[in-house]
Amino acid sequence: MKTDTVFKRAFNDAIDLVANLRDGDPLPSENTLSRELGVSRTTVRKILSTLDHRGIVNGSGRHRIVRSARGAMQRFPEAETISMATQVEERFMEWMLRDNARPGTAINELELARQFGVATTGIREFLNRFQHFGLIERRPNAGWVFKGFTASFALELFEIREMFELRSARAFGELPVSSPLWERIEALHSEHLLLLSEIEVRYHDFSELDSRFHRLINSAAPNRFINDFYDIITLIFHYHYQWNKQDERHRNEVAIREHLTYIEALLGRNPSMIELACRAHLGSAKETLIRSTAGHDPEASRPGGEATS
Amino acid sequence: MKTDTVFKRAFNDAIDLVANLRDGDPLPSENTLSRELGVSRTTVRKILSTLDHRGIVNGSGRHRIVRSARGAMQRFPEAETISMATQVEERFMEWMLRDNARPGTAINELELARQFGVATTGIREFLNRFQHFGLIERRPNAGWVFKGFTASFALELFEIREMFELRSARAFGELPVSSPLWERIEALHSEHLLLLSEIEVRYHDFSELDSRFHRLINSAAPNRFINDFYDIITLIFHYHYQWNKQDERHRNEVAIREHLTYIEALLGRNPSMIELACRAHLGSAKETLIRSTAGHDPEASRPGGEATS
DNA sequence: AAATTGTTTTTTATGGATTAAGGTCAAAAA
DNA sequence: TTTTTGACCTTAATCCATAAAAAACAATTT
Repeated sequence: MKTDTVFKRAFNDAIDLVANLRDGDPLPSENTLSRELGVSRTTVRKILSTLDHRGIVNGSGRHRIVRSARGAMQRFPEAETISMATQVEERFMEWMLRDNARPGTAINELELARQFGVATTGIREFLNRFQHFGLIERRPNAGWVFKGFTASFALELFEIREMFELRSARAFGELPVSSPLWERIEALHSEHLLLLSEIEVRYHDFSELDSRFHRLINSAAPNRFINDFYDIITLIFHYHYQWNKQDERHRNEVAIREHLTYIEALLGRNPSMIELACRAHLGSAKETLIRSTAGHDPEASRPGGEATS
Repeated sequence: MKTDTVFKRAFNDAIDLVANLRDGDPLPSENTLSRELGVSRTTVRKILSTLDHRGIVNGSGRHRIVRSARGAMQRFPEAETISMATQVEERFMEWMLRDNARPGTAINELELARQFGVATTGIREFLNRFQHFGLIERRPNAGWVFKGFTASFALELFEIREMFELRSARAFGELPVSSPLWERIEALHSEHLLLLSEIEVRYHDFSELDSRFHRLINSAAPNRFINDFYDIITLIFHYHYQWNKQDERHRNEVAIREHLTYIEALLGRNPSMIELACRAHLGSAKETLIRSTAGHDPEASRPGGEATS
């Protein structure tokens, strides 16, 4: 059966929305709610009916108002708002990056399904989509193999990333002055400065800023394959840094400074400066990732294979 | 239920194998057959048992021989040897490239499933894998949209292809003389010459040669993401040219000559020659693809948008 | 007329069952 | 001892069913 995570998430959002209304206020129309909550009217109606049952709103049809004696406004637990597909993704990434999944490990659909508490269909669907991230391989009629989150994965990933980013950065530098992207990158520049000034407390926010920055650069000359590739990077970094917190503050501070140099190079429209700043930034991002694969990668842990700093 | 296409294909292969034996000859061992037919021993045993029932082999266990009065040796029809997944792929590509599927068309899992005579699961699985080919887009909870086999698809595809191929070609040119790839490319050179001399009758064989050639180049500096991307190209070209035969002989002849120049540049280890030949070849391949998208792409068919030759 | 709600129809997300194919282990033969 | 076969166990490919969510259509209300 389909899960009702869409409803539950939207219901929680609706609770927040109602919380901002005063007693007796009329509710927005179903269409408006549909738009604001990002779900279909069908789901909105289910939410309204639930709000009614729970004594949060009164009336029906066009005459729905926030009840004066509102009920408890109990939200659904976060866990119930996560779709099966997302859960599978999270659990799989955890298994892969956090547990020490060794290169060559066979991936068993049935076992994962049991372990994750979902049907095999869900696992298959995930694996099929995940296949092109370069970390697993299908053996027809015989399951999947985990290729390993290894140094060579990081190297190959960054080789492509560098090619793509250099190309986009160059294109960015050649944008006409009239392009709206210039404003947007200046705004990002300020955001970087702001974050840097509050780095001690807000260093977690860098990850999201990083993603926005690189996507902005890519948008200078859109290419669906590059965007698609950037999804891989985003996913890997998202999960990877979620579980790899050592030195996070320092790492992010360095990256912010690199971004600033990079942004300034872009604003200066100087091709060779752009290339330099871009390479420098990607180079250190690569270093970080490679270092972190060491724990996973038997090859990389030979003596002398890893720098200490 | 799982289809038995693996068995049927392997059975047909086994028939060919037995056809080469004389009456009374002993059959190879199960393990040998398993290796030669590319299936598990379980499937081999099913084949042997079927051969037995059909009166093609005699005896059991270790004492199986080809029967002197062999039965009819009837093969399974080709169609029954194609797995569901492959069928879905073929039918979908046909729908997309041959029928005039318009950009923006909604893709309906249920309808495709009915149309192709498979369960929706099969469609979903295909769409999930196919997603990263850049031709369809998922709308969560609301199906898929066909983005169109358009000129911009071709342009974006070739932008990446060029980046990747130039990089691999450069790497190829820098390979040490001791590399075994030099022999292989010389062999390919001869194959090209041979095909060119028989072009009138064998021009269909170019497609496969083309794929092998470009994969060889990529293998100079392997990168999983590049290989993965090349799968897209292979698939697109495979199906595209399967249904777009106009001018095929001439097109292929031109491409072979371009390949020859390209190969000679590689053999000459001259970076600028390599780059030149590579660009020239990809440029004309791009032209061909773009021209052929015109029929699909409403944008591209404006007057003046298309050259006549 | 345009927006809103009520009703019905489609379609996707997910679980579950079934059979083909793969894999394992030990007995038998070479 | 290594192959080969026999018997059995697991797993992947595939179909099907059902509830949630979306979409389409009709009936109201402003």
